[in-house]
Amino acid sequence: MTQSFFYIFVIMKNKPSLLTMNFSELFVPGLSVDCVIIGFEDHKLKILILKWNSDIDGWALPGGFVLKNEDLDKAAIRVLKERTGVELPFLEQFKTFGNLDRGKRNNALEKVKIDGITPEHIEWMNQRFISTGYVSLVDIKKCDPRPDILSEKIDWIALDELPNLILDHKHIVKKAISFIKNQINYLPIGITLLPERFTMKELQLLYESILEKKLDRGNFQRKMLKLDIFNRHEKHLEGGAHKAPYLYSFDHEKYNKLLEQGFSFNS
Amino acid sequence: MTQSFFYIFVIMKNKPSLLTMNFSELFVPGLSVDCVIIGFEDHKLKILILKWNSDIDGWALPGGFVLKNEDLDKAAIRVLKERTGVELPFLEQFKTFGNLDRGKRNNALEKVKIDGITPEHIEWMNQRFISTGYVSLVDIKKCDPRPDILSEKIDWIALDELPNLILDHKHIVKKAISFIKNQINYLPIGITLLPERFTMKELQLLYESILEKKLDRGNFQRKMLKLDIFNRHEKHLEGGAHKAPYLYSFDHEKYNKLLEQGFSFNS
DNA sequence: GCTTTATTGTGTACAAATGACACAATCTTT
DNA sequence: AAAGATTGTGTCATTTGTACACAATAAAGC
Repeated sequence: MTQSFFYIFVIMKNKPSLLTMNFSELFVPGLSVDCVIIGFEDHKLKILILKWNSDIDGWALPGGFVLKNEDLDKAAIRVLKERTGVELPFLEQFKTFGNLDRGKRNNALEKVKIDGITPEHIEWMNQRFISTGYVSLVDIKKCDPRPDILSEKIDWIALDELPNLILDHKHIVKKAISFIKNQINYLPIGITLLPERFTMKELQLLYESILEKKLDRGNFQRKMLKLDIFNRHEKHLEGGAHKAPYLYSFDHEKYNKLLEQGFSFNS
Repeated sequence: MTQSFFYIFVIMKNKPSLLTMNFSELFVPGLSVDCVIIGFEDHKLKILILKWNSDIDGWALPGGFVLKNEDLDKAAIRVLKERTGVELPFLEQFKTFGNLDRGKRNNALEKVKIDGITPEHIEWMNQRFISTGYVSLVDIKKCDPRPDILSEKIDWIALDELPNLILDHKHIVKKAISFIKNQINYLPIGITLLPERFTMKELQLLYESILEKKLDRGNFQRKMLKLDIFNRHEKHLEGGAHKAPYLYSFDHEKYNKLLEQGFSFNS
C-alpha cells in the first residue's frame, strides 16, 4: 500500500531504530493521520507535500501512524513538528476518511528493498487504513521543511499547481480547503498565515485566495480596521511608484477575544 | 471496557450468530462509530440513548464497530438503521474522538457472563478505541427505537435532562450539538426534524432550541416565507383560543436548491 | 524639479438587511 | 356577544452591504 510505504520512511528518518520494532506492538493498527499544512506565499495558498523519489509517481501529504499510547491529536502535532519544526501550531481536525476505496493499492510496497523492512512490516502496512485529516495554518517563513528518506524533496506547492497525489490525498486537500473556507470567520487566518507585519493589501489577497473571489478594497479595509484588532506602524517604504501603505500587526489579545465570536468578511 | 460491553449486544440482537465469530477477523480493530441521533418533540431537542440494565450505571449513545469490508460512513448508517429503522437518514460525520483518556475503563466487562462471550471477545473489546462521531437528524414519529439485549430501554431524552452517560459520550453529545448550531444554515434542520406539516411557530421553536436564544416572531416568519421554500396549506383548526395558524410543508426541490448556498437566521 | 502613474486611505450615497414594535384579523372560550 | 390569545403582516429607525469617487503620496520618467 503506497500510503504505508510512505509512512514508514517518515519514521525511519526521525527514529531509524523503530524499524527493528514490531509495528503491531508500537502503533494503533489501521489508523493514520494526514496533515494539510497550509501557508501563504506570493499571494497564493500553498501546501506542504512530499515528492517520492524511487520509481513511484506521486506526491503525498505529511502523515503518520498513531502510537498506542498517544492521543490522536498528539500524533498530528508530532507529524507537523517532524516535517516543519513548528512547535505550537494551529492544528485542527476536519474529517476522518474511512471509505474502503481510499486505499487503492499498487504493488510498490512489495518492490521495496530497504534494510530493516521485513515482510511483517509490509503486511502490517498493507492492511486497510482509516485516516484522520488535520489542517494546519502556518507562516511559511517560520517553517523548516524536512524531507524524509523516501522523498527527493518536500516543497510548498500552490493549490492550483498540485501534481499527482497518492491515494485519496487530493480529495483530502479539497476537503481541507473547503473546511477553512467554510470556517474562515472562526479561524485565525491572518495571524497564522501572515508574517508579523503586513499590509492591508496582503491581508485582502489572503482572504481572496481562501474565498476564491474578489473583495472590494475600500470596504475590506474599512471593515477590517473597524474590528480594532490591529496595531498600525510607521510607513512602509517599499519600492513602488505609489503611495506607501501602512504596515499592520495583530493585537493578539484583542484578536483572540474577537475570534471566539467570529467575524465576517463578505465584501 | 464498558463501551465495548455495549456494542457486543447491539450485534447480538440483530445477528446473534456473530458471537460465534472471531471479532479480530470481523471488525476493524480499535475503531467504532457513535451516533448522536437528534429529534424534536414537545418543543425540545432530544437524543436517542440506551439505558443499561444490569448493575452498570449509565446510558450510552447508539454505536457500533466497523466491519472490515465496510465504509466508515456505512457503519454509521447501519447503526442508525438497527436502532431506529430509519433507512435514508440525514447523517453527517462531525468529529473523531481519539484521546487516550476517553476510554476510562471499569471492570464491568469482566463480570459479564453471557453465552457466547469468550475471554477473547473481552480482550478484544478492552483494547483502546477511537470513535468517529456522527450526527443524525430524524423525525421522531418516523422512528421505531429498538433497544438491545443489554439495555432496559432505548429512549428519547431531552438535552437538558441527560442522565449519566458512559465514557466520553456526554462530551460527544456536546460536540454534536455545537456542530449543528454552528452549521445550522447548511443543515436540513426543518425538513428532517419536523413532521410533514407544521406551523411557523413550531419551526421557530426548533430554531430557538438549536440556537439557544429567542427570535423575534414577526421577523422570523417574514424571513422564512421570503425564502420561498414552503407550501402553505389550509388553516389548522387546532384547539386554541386564538387565530388558527397556517400549516406549512417544505417544497423539497426549492429547499434543496437553497440548502446548497445556505441561508441565515439571525433574528 | 516637475509631471506622470499607480496605489493608498478615506468619503459618500444608495440599497438591502436587521431589529423592535404595532395592530388588525380571527379563532375559542366564557 | 364579548373577552382573551395568537397570528399575519405593516412600519420605521438603525445597521450593514455595495459601488464608486477622490485627494494624498511615493517612485519613476522626462
